[in-house]
Amino acid sequence: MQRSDLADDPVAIAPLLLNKVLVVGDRSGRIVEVEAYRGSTDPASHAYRGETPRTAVMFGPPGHLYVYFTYGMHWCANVVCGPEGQAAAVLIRALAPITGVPDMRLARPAARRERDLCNGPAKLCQALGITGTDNGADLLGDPADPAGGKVRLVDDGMPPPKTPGQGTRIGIRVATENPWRFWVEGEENISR
DNA sequence: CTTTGGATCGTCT
DNA sequence: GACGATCCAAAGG
Repeated sequence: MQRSDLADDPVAIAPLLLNKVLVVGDRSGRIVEVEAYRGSTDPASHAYRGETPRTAVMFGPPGHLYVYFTYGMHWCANVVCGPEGQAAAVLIRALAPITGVPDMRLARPAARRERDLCNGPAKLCQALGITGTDNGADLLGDPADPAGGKVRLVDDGMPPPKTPGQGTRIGIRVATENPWRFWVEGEENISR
């Protein structure tokens, strides 16, 4: 996982992030569903109307975490993409839990089955403990460095699916026709 | 299984 | 002052 791999069109990068691993402390999960958000040319992107205090991270270097608050109670996490100065991001919509499942269950008492832990963008943030204080965190920091960040994006060797599922994005009111959502076909931990 | 409506507040107009 | 890249409980089939 190189930072330069992310300095490109998020629509191209999004399917390549499938099967990568998101790690937060002792909790981790495999990315099984994502959505791409282009910045200046995508009306559905928070960065469409230019830089604001909230969207500043998206205009920074790739490989950092963009966390936003929505519906008055939920956090969602994105991987910042594109070259510095150009806003772009990939929303992480669902994970397949790998480690730290007991901690995830404590964080999400509402989840009845294991697949309810991370099968949604706000659910996975709740399960992993990601909040606004993690906004801007470097996902590619040195794991050996304690200050390297508690949130990391790791390639454990599993390649992305050869033919991922592809469809329209969810929950947006504009630019709904773009098929910029990608998922691992046949996975149980997909949002709906 | 599906549908429906309520909760709740940071951000931008 | 309005609205949202959502989730959940409740109710009906």
